[in-house]
Amino acid sequence: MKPSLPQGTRDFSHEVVYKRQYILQTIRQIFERYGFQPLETPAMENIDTLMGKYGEEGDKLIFKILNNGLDNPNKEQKTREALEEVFQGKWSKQLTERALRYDLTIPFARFVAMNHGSLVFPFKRYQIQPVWRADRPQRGRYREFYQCDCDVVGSSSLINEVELIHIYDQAFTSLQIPVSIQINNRKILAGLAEICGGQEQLTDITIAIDKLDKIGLEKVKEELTQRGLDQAQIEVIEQYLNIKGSNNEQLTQIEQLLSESKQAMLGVTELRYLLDFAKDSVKSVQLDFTLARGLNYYTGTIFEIKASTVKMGSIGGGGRYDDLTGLFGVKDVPGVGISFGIDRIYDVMEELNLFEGKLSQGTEVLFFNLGSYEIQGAYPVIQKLRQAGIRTELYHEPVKFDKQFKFAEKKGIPYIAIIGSEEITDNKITIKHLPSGWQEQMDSTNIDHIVQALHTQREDK
RNA sequence: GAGAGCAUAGCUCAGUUGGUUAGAGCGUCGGAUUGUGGUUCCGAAGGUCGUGGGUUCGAGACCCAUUGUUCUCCCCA
Repeated sequence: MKPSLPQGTRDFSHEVVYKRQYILQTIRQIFERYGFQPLETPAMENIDTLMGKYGEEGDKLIFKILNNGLDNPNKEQKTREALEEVFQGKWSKQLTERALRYDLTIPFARFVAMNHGSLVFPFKRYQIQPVWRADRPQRGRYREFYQCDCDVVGSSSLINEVELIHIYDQAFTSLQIPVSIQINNRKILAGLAEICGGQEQLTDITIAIDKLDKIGLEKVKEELTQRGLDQAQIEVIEQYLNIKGSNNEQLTQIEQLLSESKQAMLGVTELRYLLDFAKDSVKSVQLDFTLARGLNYYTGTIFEIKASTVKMGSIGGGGRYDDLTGLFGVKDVPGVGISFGIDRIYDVMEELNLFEGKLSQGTEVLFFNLGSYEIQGAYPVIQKLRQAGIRTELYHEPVKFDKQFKFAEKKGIPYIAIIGSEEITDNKITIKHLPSGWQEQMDSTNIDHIVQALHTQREDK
């Protein structure tokens, strides 16, 4: 058979894995520095846990796992009936009881709901795992991709938002990606909706204005009309969208425009607190009232990260949610969280050439294989180098030097080592640096000296 | 869910209005070269032209279907 991958999935070669690990390790370290602890949840969840949490579209994009034993003749009648239900648009547990996780937030909420009795609140967890979506793959979109989340639950304090802003800032500073951290508050959007026809318009309004930078003001107004808003309401929204200036200027303007809404004013107060707190330490925080974010469970602060110098969708996002675990019967567990879009961060860094010199490398030294007697002499040296932390490989069979050199060249191994019969008698080792041509015979018992030679910077020829 | 493009050697791609035996570069393998590679030179292997039908004296090329893949919209990370 011809081997192939399922649509929208990828193999990662060693170069890519090194780079991805570099990103993940950088972020993980920062999470831990702020007191977040890791959590892992299963790839699959009970289907009830996931269904209905991501909207109608989301349900369609969940990968469902077929039950085993459907071919059992004793259950044939039931199975056929269940299949009929599928044509009615319903998924029966008779056919599927499990599904692949669609994001990390709902499984986390499930975990908190199950364990809230034994957790210490506020509970701070980070989670880095793949998720699966039956979406149609396209540029920057896959059916299997990683999410990298950190959330605090059990605290309404805005200091959590402050911490998350600093995590974002440190992560992207550390990765050397220039970004703007865009920030808004759902209460302001809710206030806008309140003034323009009521809460039930909130979703319609947010979906439309979120598209501002993509489709422009005129198209947004068209969409608002289509969604049933009248002229006066659209006018207010237009004023809202036209707010510009520094963070402080924008806050002043929004206060005037939405002064009627208590909710909006609360949002302004929260934003002012955050911006004030961050204004000296984090330069890249940018107020953006058009930021809406799709997920409906957000209730307060919302974040989104955009790379400033690369054209790419958002590379991170998050926000506050007041009642996530309510879905699982546990009330009053407010939370706030952020997420890093690893796959897109990778693309941005690749484009900006930010990986150079930062990666854990492959093999540092290749021992030539000159025959079984010579290998036995060389092997103790190989093991000592490995104990000393040198990434060391031995060529797998005694073939002519030409081949062994070319192997080292192709794998990008900088040093080769030769221990032949002469060297064995004299306790010597010949080390050669391929890029420069530097070569020296040294004492094979003096491991420190060898390690030192391997760590010396050398100019290429 | 809606729409568009692409599919020829391991990879990147040529292939004329339909015309003999389908090509190139890179890579792979062997040799020049049995303890010092990279360059160079010589040689070789490698193809159901995605699959199935159709039109034609003749199809890699045209038509239909199908599968895969890429991209756009919707939505999202």
